[in-house]
Amino acid sequence: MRRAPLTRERVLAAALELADAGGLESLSMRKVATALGVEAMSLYNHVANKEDLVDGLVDLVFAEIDLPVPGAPDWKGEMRRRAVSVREVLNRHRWAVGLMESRMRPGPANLRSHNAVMGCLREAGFAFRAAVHASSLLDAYIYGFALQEASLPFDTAQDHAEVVEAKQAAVPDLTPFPYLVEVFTEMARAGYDYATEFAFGLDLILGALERAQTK
Amino acid sequence: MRRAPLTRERVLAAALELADAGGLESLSMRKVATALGVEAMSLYNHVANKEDLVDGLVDLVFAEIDLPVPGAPDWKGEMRRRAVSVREVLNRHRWAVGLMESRMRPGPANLRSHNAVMGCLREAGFAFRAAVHASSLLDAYIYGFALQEASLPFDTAQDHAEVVEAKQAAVPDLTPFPYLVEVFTEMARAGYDYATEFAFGLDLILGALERAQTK
DNA sequence: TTGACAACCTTACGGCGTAAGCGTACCTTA
DNA sequence: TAAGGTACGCTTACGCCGTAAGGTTGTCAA
Repeated sequence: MRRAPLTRERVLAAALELADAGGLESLSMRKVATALGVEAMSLYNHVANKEDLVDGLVDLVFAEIDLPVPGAPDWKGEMRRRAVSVREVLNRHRWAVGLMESRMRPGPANLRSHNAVMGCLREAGFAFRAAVHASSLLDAYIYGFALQEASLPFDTAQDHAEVVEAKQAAVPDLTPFPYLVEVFTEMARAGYDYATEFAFGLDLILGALERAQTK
Repeated sequence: MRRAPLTRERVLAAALELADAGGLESLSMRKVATALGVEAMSLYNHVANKEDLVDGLVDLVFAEIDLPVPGAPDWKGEMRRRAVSVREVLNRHRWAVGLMESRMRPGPANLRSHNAVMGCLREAGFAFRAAVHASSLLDAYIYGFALQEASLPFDTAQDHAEVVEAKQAAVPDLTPFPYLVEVFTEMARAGYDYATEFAFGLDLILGALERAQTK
């Protein structure tokens, strides 16, 4: 009667679906088991514990990232494409933002990703330390931006104006903060395009890195 | 016999100490209560629930940040000082990194902080949209950098080399990733100075923002 | 003196991760 | 074919968690 035997892959797939739907806090061993028509303790035949399960999830997320190609002629284009991909992936898996760089046991996709980034920069002529600087700076920006995006209330992410208004409504008196008043009114009026905002910062950083390299 | 009456401030102070010591996952209502010589349910006379308590903690963290002064002559200096302060504060309170921008009920220190940043940029001559760009970019970098720092295992943060070696030991075969080999060996050899790394990216961003403004 | 209210308490519920160990179905090897 | 091992799903149980419900006690106003 059991459709398919339980495997690590099936466990991870069910857990990924749960995490995407309700965030990390709604991911429990019991719920994953229920989704698979199985008891919680059965999962432990395929993952060591919850941390191992999360390690597996994070590597699935890494595997979705579009990698830069070391040696490609246009390193800025490669890094931009990869950065945009990371933002997209982390938007699909918001719960993952804080976990990507915290794994003590990096999975294969994780290693492949960091290797490709360093490779692309080194082959583009960056000295070792400069490549470390560049990848650290880029990743900080990308993860920081994704963090801010992921911090919005889960469902209403596309409607920034609503969130702004809700936040404003929770504040008793805004008159001591004139510059914030401007932000609130302007955001509610003209909205806020995350993709454009992300691209602005990304291109500014890539341009500055290029200038710093060829200087 | 009870030394002092329980207050919201005393509850928050005890919770802050617990969170700093053991991270968010070691912060429970029962432990906070025990630390105060009180039962868990007594806390609910002073905080609405755990989320309200965390909201209070985050605002305490915001209050520790050194604010930029709107109208000061050297806006880059102001923003740099504030950025360095944010990094220091988030290093003292690593658990807070992912929570700073996710509060649906921003506290007074939170509002004051964002108001000061926008004010400093607007008074320095940034147009409204440019100021939003700049503060978004800077915060993304700062939080992203803090996130990477906070993601290290809790105690050994000062000894980067150890962490790198432990991570490397958890990987079976590194030969498919030549650029990572370089990173691992070089990091173990020469170490990694987070403060320097942070300053590099920060100055690069501030310089690029200045160029974009006066262009 | 009375009665309201605030602050702290006990008890209890449903959920969590996971340690310990049971039953069974299959595979190997003699 | 029989024996024994192993893999895999199961039940039970423990000590945590947040918090709803409601009891007790001390203080202060009328």
